[in-house]
Amino acid sequence: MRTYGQYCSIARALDVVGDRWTLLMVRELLLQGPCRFTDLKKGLPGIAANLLSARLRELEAAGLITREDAPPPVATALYALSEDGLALEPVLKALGLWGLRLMTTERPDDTFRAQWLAYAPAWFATDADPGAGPAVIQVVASDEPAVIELRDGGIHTRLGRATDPDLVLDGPPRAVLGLLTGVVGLEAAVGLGLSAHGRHDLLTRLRPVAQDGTRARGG
Amino acid sequence: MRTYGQYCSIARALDVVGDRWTLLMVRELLLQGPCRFTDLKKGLPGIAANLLSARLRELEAAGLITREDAPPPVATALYALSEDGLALEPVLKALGLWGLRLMTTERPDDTFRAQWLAYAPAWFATDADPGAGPAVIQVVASDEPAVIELRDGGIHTRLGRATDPDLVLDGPPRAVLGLLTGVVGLEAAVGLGLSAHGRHDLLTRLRPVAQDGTRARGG
DNA sequence: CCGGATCCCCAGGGATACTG
DNA sequence: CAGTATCCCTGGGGATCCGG
Repeated sequence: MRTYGQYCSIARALDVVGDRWTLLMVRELLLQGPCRFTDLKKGLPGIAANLLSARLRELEAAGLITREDAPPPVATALYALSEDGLALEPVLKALGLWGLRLMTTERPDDTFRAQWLAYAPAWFATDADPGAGPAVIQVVASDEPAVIELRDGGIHTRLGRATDPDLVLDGPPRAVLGLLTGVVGLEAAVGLGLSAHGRHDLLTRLRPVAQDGTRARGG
Repeated sequence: MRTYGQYCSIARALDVVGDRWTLLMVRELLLQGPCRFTDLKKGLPGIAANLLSARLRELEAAGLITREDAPPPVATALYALSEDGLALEPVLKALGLWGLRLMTTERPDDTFRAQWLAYAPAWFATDADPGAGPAVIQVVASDEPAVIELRDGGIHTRLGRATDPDLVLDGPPRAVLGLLTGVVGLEAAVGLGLSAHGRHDLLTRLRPVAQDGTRARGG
């Protein structure tokens, strides 16, 4: 383990999670829960198998993840975050919030997974009208479906399809994400290729969290 | 610039700040304010000059830092954080808070700078008795002096020496930091080599922020 | 098909020396 | 003081191969 050799909590944190791919591995385990080797590899397009294997051992030795030889239907190893690993969520939240400012530039070759979109409304928005009844938004970006549920004053997301959504958003990731995080309005999102069917008013319930340098949409 | 090639705000953030030394450069600029090349190099023991030079250019191109050819008394270039760079403070706070759990293990060869200690009480503690009068704590760790000021309900720190401190803490960084962040009590800190002169009661005003997996000291 | 291990190659980064 | 230039080495990308 290469170290900065500094008695500073930031440097020591980076000694453990500062290597390439490490924080993205934590991201996948946070978003997907316990994962098989192949699940992780699918969620980390571009990673070399040997690197993933070595990193898993390092992170297990560092106490960030646990490896269990899983129950019969799966019959393979499952990797999960330990308590210390779960405690990295605020780091990923802060990084992801800061990184939103970089999401407007187009990079056509970027890969995309639904779980990368799903965390945005749960982490970076609040329900502006928590007293209103529960509602369900179906999101489809690049054929990857996800569901946003507003209930109990909170915002929850999961992968997959809803049975009877109140609002359906379909379009390229840039349009969907921009709309959900408030960096673009509905008309601009439509201009980016978004289609919205159902209760458009639900969009006003998604109030972006304050962020420096980004104009928040009014609720 | 090596990229992960993922349309995910965390991945895009790491595209910009995920390289080695980058976040520590931001740390120095956050803690020290505008810096000359040499100031940065001193605050980043172990960095190669060519790497620092190249990284400064990259970060300037990315819009994280600005470079000014400074006024006459200095007559050299000054590097400072831009608005986007300052917005990384929550990321460093989250990393530093998580990394506190790694600060109890001893690594004798680690280097140390006072500014790495100074951010801890300001970021990771609150004043448990904001109504009480202002107070000044002089901290000396490994001959590096810093000042902690409690006033207006907040905690502020700066490098250097105070004229008439209410409490003086002197000892190795592990003892001082452990005491200030609440991971060790006063007696344990004394056992680690700390000496405390003055109003010991001021220590109870430093209430550590909640953190998973770390026992907080009662206030 | 899953879960890796092995090998080769290249770029990012470390150490040192040198220059305006 | 503020970098630049050079050399070298290791970490990581890519492909292939192997055991269960």
